[in-house]
Amino acid sequence: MTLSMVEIAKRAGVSVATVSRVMNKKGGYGKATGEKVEAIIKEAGYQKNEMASGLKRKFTRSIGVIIPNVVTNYFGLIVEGIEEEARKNGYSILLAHSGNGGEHFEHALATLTERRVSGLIFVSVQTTDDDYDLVKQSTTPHIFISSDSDTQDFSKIKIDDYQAALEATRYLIGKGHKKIGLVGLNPTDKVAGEPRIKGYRRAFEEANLQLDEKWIISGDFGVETAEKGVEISLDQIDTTALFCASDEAAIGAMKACRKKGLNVPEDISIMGFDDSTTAKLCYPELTTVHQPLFEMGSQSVFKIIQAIETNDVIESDIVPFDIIERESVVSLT
Amino acid sequence: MTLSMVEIAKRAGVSVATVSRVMNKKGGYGKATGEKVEAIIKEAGYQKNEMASGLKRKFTRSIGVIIPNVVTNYFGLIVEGIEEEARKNGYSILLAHSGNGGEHFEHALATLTERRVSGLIFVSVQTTDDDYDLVKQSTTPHIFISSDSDTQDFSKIKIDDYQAALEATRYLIGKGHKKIGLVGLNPTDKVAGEPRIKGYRRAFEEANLQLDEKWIISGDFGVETAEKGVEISLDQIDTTALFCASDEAAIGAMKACRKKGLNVPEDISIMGFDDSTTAKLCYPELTTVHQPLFEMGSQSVFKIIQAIETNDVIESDIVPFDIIERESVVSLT
DNA sequence: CTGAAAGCGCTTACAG
DNA sequence: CTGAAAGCGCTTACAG
Repeated sequence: MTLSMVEIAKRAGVSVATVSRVMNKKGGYGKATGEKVEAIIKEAGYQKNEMASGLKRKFTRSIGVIIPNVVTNYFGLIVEGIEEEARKNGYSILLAHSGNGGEHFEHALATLTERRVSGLIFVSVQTTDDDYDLVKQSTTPHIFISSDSDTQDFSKIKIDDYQAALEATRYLIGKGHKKIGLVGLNPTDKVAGEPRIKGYRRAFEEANLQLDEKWIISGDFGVETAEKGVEISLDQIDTTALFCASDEAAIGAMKACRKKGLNVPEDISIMGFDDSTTAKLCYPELTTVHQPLFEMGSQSVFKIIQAIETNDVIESDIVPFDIIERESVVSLT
Repeated sequence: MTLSMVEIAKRAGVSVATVSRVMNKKGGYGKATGEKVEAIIKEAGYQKNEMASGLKRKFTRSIGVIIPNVVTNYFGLIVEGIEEEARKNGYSILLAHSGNGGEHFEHALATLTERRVSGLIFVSVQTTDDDYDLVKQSTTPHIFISSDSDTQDFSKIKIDDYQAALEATRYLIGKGHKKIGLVGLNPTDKVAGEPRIKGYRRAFEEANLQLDEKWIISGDFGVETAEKGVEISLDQIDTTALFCASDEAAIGAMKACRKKGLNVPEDISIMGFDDSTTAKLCYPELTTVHQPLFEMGSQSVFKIIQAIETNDVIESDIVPFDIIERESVVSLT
C-alpha cells in the first residue's frame, strides 16, 4: 500500500519520471509505456503521495474551512455545499472549528496555514481585529461567508441582511401585524445585527407605524437566549408577531410563548430566518427567510478554485434570499 | 509568510538543523541560540511547512473522517467530538463525505489515503464488501463509529443496539403501552436494523405480549420515509405508541399522526432515538434514547492517537445509552 | 551544542 | 519518447 514511485518504476522497467508523467497524464510517453505503467500501478494499488507531490508543486489541492461549529444546521448546510463542490473538483477539505466565540480562530488558521491549504473559507467568523490582521497577511486566496467583511475589505458571499429584514418585516406588516418583536439578534453584530435592525426599523417607517423599543429582544441567534428573552419580555409587550434572528431563535421564541399559554400561530405569529433544516423539523413548520446556504458553500469553493487557477482577485457576491411561507405566521386581515 | 527554514537559519546565523531543533523543541541547543532563533521565527511570522515535515517524518498528524454527510444532527454531533479531541492534540482533520448511499466512499478513502492521513474514522458507513476489502488493505489505524463491524473484524465504537431497543420497548410497555409500532428502521441494516428489531421483539416476548407484524414500519432513518410509512399504516393499526429509528424518524411520525388528527402525546406516544439536537427542537420535545454522540467522536480520535503512538491494535468500545424522558410519551396507567 | 549531508516521494526543466 | 538530476522544505543520524 505504501510503496513509492521508485518501486513502480522498477517494476515497470522505466524511470520515475515516466511513472510521474503517466500518473499525471501529462503525455509525452509512448502508448505502450503508458499502458504498461498503468497496469503496474493498478496491480500494485499504488496511490501517489499527495504530500510529496504538493511539496514539489507548491500546491496542495486542498481548501481549509474555518467555521464556529458544524452541529448548527445552518453551518452544516454550508459545509455540505463546500464538500460537494470540493469533491467534484478533486479538492480535499480541511475542517477547523473556530469555536462559537471565535476563541480557537487563531489556532485554526495556523493549523491550516501550516498545512499550506490552497484556499481558505471563513464561515460566520467572529473575528477580532487581530484576527483580521492575520488574515490580511495571508497570501492564500480566501473568502468570507456570512461574516463581517463590510467594514473590512475582504471578498465575501452573503445575502443583503438589511433588505432581507426589511422585506420580512414588510411581509409581516402586510399580514396585518402592527406590533412586531425582533428576537435574538445581537445589535452590535455588524454582519446580521446592525443591518437587520435597520431594515426592521425602515419597514415601520415606510408603513407609518410606531415602533416600541421594548419589542427589540436581543440575543445570540441561539434557542436559549431567545427563549429567555421572550419569556421575560412577553409580559410587558403585546406583539402579535415575532421576527427571529434564526430558525433556532424562532424555536426558542415558540417555547417561551407556549410556556405563557400562547399558541403558535393562532395567538402569536413567529417568523424564522435562514431556512435551515430545523425550519421543517419543528411544529408548526416555520415561515422563514430562506438563505441559499448550500449554494453559498459551493459558490465559495468555486470562486476560490477559480482564483487559484486564474490568480484573479475574488469578486464578492450578494446572493438572493426568499421568504418561504409555511405554518408559523397567520394573517390578521 | 511563505518563507522557509533556510531563510530563518540565514537570519539567525545558524544552520537549518538548529532551526528545526528549536522549532520542535527537541533540545540539544544552547539557551541563547534557542532564544535568538525563537525571536527570529516570531518576528518573521514563520510557520513550518507541515507537508515537508510530514513527508520526511512519514507522519502527517492528521485524521481523516469519512461520513455520509454533516447536515444530519446525528453526524454533526459526532464531528464536533472528533474536531475537539483532534484540536486538543494538535491533529488536523480532513473531512470527506461518502454520500448517504455510500456512493462516494471509494473516492473519499482514496483522497484521504493519498493525503497519507495518520488515522481514519468511518462514521455510519454504508459499505459494500468491496469497500471493506479496501479498508482491510489499509495500514493506517482506523475505527468505525456506528457501523456494521460485527460481521467484519474491525475496531468499532457504538452502543448495544439490541439492548437499547429492548430497554426502550420495555420502557414503553412499562408505561402501559401494549401496541407499539416500530418506525423507520431498515430491517436488512446490520448495524441498527437487525439488532433493534430483535430487541423490540424480545421485549414483547418477555412481557408475554402479542406482536403484530404490521406494526413494523420500515424506513431509512429519515423523516420522509417515516412520515410516509406511518401515514399509510396508521389506518390499519391501532398502536398507542411508536418507537422510532431516529429523532428525525420520530418527527416524520409526528407529522403523519397530526395529519390524521392525532395529538402527540395525548392520542399517541412517540419515542425517538439518538438524542441528537433535533430532539429538543421539535414539539413536543422527544423522549428518546440518548447516544453519547459527542463522546463517541472524541473517543474515536483518542483511540486512534493512542494506536498511532503505541502501535497497539485499537480496542472496540460498547458505549452506554440512556433513556431520556421528555414530553412525547404518555403513561397509560 | 552545532552543522553538513542524506533523504522523504514526488515533479520538471534539460538533454538526448 | 525517455532518463538523470536537481530541488520542494523539512528532519535526523552522524561527526565533531
